[in-house]
Amino acid sequence: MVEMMLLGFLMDGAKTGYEVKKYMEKSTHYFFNTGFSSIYPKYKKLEKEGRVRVSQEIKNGKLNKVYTLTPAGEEAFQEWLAVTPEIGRIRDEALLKVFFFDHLEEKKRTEQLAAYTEALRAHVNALKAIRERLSVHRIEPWKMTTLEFGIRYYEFLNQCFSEMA
Amino acid sequence: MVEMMLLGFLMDGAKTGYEVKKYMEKSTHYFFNTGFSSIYPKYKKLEKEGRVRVSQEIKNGKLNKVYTLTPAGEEAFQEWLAVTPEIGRIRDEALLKVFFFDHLEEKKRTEQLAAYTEALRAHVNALKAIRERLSVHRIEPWKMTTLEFGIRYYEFLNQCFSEMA
DNA sequence: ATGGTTATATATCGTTTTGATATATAACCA
DNA sequence: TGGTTATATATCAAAACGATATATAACCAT
Repeated sequence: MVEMMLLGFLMDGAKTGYEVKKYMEKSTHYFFNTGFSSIYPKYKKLEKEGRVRVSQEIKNGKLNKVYTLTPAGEEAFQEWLAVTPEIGRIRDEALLKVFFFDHLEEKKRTEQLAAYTEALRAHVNALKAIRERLSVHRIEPWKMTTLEFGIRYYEFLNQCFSEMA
Repeated sequence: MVEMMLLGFLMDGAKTGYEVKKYMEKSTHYFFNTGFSSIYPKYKKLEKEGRVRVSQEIKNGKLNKVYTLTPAGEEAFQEWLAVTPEIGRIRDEALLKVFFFDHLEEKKRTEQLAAYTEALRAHVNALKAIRERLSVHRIEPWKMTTLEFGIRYYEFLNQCFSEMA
């Protein structure tokens, strides 16, 4: 899945691994993220499979590796994109702790829920700040949709965990 | 984190690896799950660390490995449980596809969203059926809370993705 | 101008997690 | 008696993640 994401990031032009990471950091990082330890080996693998072309180019003042999508790569990406996704597992540590809350004394439970919901509130505000910054630039509509979703999502978590207290 | 879950499952009594898996399957599987490939090696590791005691006992008619929580193991679990969790990443493939939806033709987008929300609807119904079954037995309150959360969560997803169409 | 910090860039290592698969016995049913 | 399902343990390879090393360029302050 990380592979498909890495192909997708090349859809609007060739990039260095570092640029991909930077782009990820300010767009998908709150719902999907990957480190350099995946990026470079994955692009190497994708090159071997003919889905990406690597060229040494002078970009940003230095001679760097620039990754370009090949027609085969674009096809693979489009194919993945068109398939209806499976329903994913929630996989949230906070919820796992709630599952075991019968083993935690009430005072600590209340404290933890208070601290957690407060962190969620701050997180929502951070995402809203990003939205304000982006609303100035014209951003691709569906990319904005994921940001809106992120805000609603963490607001939803905040509400649910608040109600548990 | 899987480790702490495996300790937690022993809090209400000793179990075989298989029993832990079965328990997980009908309680946490929709928000947290692990395979045998994690369970057995992890318990082996936890035994080496003195957090779990392994004994060969006749359970369910056969001589099986039964895992028991040691005082050190319970302490480690309690310590983990008391720490306020970090906010987790959403990490949802469906949302990643939405992020790239500008590259997918409208017809396919609409079809995909329809198919996905329909799957979510079915998923919610499955969870509601589990809730009905469980409401007969008296289940620990916080375990029920996670199930209620699951239902609300997938209903929320359904609503969000429906509105995208 | 030289020293320190930040940004750019690539790479590797070890650990964790996941998915698939192999194996064997006991229990149940036809 | 044979076939299927449930119980049970184990291993392997692949995927993903976290931490960390390294080096140059750019920027800023003294």
